[in-house]
Amino acid sequence: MPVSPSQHAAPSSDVVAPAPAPRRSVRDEVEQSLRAGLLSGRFVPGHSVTLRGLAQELGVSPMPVREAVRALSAGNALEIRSNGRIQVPQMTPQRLSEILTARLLLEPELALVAAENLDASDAVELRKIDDRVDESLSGGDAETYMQENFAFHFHIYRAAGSQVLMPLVESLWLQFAPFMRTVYGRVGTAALDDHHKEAIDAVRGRDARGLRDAVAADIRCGMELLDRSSGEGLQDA
Amino acid sequence: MPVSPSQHAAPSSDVVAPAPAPRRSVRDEVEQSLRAGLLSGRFVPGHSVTLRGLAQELGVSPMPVREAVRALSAGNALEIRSNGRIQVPQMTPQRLSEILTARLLLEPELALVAAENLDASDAVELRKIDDRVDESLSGGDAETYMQENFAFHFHIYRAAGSQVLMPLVESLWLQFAPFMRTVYGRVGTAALDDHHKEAIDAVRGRDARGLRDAVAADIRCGMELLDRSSGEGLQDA
DNA sequence: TTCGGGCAAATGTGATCACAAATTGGAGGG
DNA sequence: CCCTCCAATTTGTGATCACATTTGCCCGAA
Repeated sequence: MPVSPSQHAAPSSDVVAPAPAPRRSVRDEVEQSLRAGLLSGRFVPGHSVTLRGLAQELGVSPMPVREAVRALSAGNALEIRSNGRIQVPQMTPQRLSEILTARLLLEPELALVAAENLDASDAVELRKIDDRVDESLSGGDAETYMQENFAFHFHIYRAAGSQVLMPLVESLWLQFAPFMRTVYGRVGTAALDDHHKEAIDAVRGRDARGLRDAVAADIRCGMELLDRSSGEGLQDA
Repeated sequence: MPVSPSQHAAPSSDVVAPAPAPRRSVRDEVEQSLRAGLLSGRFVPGHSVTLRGLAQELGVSPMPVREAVRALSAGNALEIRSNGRIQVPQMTPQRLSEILTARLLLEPELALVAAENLDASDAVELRKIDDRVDESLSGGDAETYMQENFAFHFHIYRAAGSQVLMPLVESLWLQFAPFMRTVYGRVGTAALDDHHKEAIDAVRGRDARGLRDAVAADIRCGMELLDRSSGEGLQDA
């Protein structure tokens, strides 16, 4: 709660810190917070959020939240209805199908490029992430699972060094993640059969094609899971 | 210049109109204006814009401009540098290559889907648009050319009815359009050899594969043009 | 109990203000 | 003639206010 009527929010930590931060604006922090919330599934499709609500929750003024929400909604990660209200977009069978089509077009290709820049040390890192994925899978912790699964895929994709494809793929993840979370809530995380092991092997063996196919298989697997439980979690209303 | 210290901007037209408008906010108008400026090439890569400058130019307060700029920058259509300044992103050979790769992955597929929903009347409409394309091509009017070329492609893509792929493709166009404009300024618009005629024929004959291939060829053609003049217009600084 | 009607609270939107950081411009010294 | 430094201006950022619209809720009539 800001007390001073003027001034720049003046958080307590930023003043004493040696400022190693390259200059984080409040807006960026809010946006990252929202992205994380979307990607981990804390935001349910159809759930409506408010500017002032988010602002109070994050301890900032509505202003940075406005810009962050605007940025997210530009990528269809949030929806601004005709009456102006903000909500996490509902999922429809058609939209889900389109998202998975787009993922299948972009992500395997991105993995193919990334393979050139991945080495054994990345395989080790991926292995560690995948361990946490499996742990949260067996533990039924859907939220952690989604975070680690995201970390796994994007550790690969990031290696491609693409400043164009990467944001597109991120946009897709932001769109389907909230729905994904509700699906896991219904069918449980045990039904998951990702192809992470094959991907790790491909990275270790520097097999670009293999990595691409593993990613494609992983996406197709998620597609089947969603198809199987299609119609249940869709259109919550 | 708004005179009243309060109130909602109060445009002159909206009050007397029978309100057929579904509720256009000032921010959306600003965003559309910026999109149009980007797509038609009025914004040069590297050119820096200011919030207050755009606001004054459009006759609104800096506020709606802020949100519009934020939305565009979320899709890499505008760049917000570390010092906060806003500018049209520079083009690099790598970035250009990535954009064209992404276009080649998405647009032909989008056209393939769209073909199902396109009929003879669309072929007529596309023909009319393509006439204007040719006209502006021979006339050397690069700005009109870019607008009409955009209209041509997106008349096709829109028919796919995809709410997911479409924004991704739009994002790509917003990214390369400003650079494209500078290329045409150098090599002239005469060097263009689009494959619009083949696309129109494919639409008329309801040949989905043919339409997909025509779109792919069109993109590849632009790729070659850009490759040929590569290194000249890049990194203007 | 159910269905309207109307009032109060909440919400997005646009404008304006204050401030810090950065840019710019020119004056002064080498 | 060129470089350096300082001040004035510009610019993005965050906060706050005012307003129109909408949502939510309670009360009263059928």
